[in-house]
Amino acid sequence: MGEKHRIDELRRVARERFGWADLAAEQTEAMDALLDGRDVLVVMPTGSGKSAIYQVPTVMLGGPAVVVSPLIALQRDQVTGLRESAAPDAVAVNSAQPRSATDKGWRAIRDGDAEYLFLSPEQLAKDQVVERLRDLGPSLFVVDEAHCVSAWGHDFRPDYLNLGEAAERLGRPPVLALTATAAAPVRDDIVEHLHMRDAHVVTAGIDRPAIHLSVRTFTDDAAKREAVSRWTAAARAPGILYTATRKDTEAYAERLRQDGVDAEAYHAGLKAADRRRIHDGFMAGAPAVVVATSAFGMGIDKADVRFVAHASCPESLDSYYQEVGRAGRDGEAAQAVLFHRPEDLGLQKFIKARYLDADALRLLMTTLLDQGAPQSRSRVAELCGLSRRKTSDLLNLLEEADAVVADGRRRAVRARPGRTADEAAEAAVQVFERRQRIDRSRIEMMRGYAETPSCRRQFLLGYFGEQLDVPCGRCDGCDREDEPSATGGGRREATPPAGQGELYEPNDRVRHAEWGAGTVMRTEADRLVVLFEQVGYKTLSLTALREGDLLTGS
DNA sequence: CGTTTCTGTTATAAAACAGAAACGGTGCTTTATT
Repeated sequence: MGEKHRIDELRRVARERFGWADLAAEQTEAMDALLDGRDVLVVMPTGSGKSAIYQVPTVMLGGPAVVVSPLIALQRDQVTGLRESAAPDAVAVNSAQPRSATDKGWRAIRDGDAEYLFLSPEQLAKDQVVERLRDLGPSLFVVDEAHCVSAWGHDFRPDYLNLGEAAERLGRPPVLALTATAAAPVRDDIVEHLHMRDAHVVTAGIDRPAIHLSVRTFTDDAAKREAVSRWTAAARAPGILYTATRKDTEAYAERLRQDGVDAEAYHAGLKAADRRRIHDGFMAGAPAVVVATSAFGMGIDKADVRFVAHASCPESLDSYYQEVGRAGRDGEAAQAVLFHRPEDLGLQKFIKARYLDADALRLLMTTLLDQGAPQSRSRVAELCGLSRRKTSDLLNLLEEADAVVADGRRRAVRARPGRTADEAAEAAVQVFERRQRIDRSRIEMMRGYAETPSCRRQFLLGYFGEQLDVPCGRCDGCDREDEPSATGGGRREATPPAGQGELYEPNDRVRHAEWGAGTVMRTEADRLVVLFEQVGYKTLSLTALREGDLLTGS
């Protein structure tokens, strides 16, 4: 089939089965690559039709698509959406539905009555599930909200790191990863842990020009709280106020209600029924304001959210932009305000700081070396007397350190020979410490955004690898520049003035004497931000940079 | 890392202070008990 033919065919299926009048160039590009059998990573804003990218090709490939989705609520929405359309049906496999519904789902997929099967990464950790899928011969392996691989896989939901292995065990169809935002290290994590081969990357511009960005800085906690409450009470609803703790969601919601705002607190500690009530209510228009932890958001596709405010910094710009992106999806003006107090970052540092049990790591490695033959993960846990959870976390580290490999069709692991247990454990400690350094540097980038005196959008997009050549004119940094009296000068130069900054450009590969290899993320007149592979983000002052410290082209 | 809450001390006792301790986010799944 010629390329033109194939794209016409994609358009026809999109029109006739899904009712979509047309497909965007990015969509057909990604679909075309999938039909060529390639792995594809798609980074596109929510609402730009990411789901279509697997839904349409599945019809043409004829086999079922396995879709990994992080939340059961999300799976439910997708299944309902597909059932209500003329498109092929979908089913979900999870623990929240009766056994009979799951059995019925498997049958529907087997008999060809449904073409999409939604499940969580935890389901794919079960041999039985993987074997059933393998027998069905899936045509695509899709990971929705793929940034979760990076955001959650390393600690919170370790099964995210084993999805690449799962894809191989069920026959290794083309792998498609979908996400709205992914900075360079997040993309690398996705490609690595999904075992993507020569991934074709498709990106649509991630800028959301209708959202005005601003930051208000405080030194006093009480003053900040007062300002957050007042601003939120006066802001045009509907909107979301994000806080760092559950307790704060309650405190702010209470205060806002006293001020006559229809506000509700939302966090993962609420009963499921309350969560659903608030979630559905917000979608329908009441409450007008939800005060929430990061638990609120995924699956909220509400077009008219007018503001997203943050009562303190989240742990990374990745999370921040993910949350901000829930505003203004209708393209109308919206506000993103961050209430910043440097001390707040301490909480994020605490949350990200984790303890590593090096003794357990050595014990695990010694055991695996003694065994020789591959062992299932649960057997390893038993032999070492460690919890399955801890074992799984440590094995993931050892795998990343190339000390342990997954072996065969069952979920077994074995030690890679050639290194002592101590050496292997030390390598895993290095992997852990590298990740800690990168996590801390991500927090520092969040600080960098909050404290930048210039265009916020340039900073933000630069972080995600998109260069904005001129200041955006829709952030507080640019607003200040528009008031000549404020700084006594005119508008800032659109591009850095001639100088050392010109020596480096975004995406240049560089090498630093102390920090090793890295990539230039962003350049300014007197400094540049480099993402180093081993130590994360660093801001380098060009004047302080001694000759020979940083070499281009490593 | 920073804030809040608890505990102990203090030449009467009550209030006030110092220092210690606790706490802080995200979801899946499985299994035992009402």
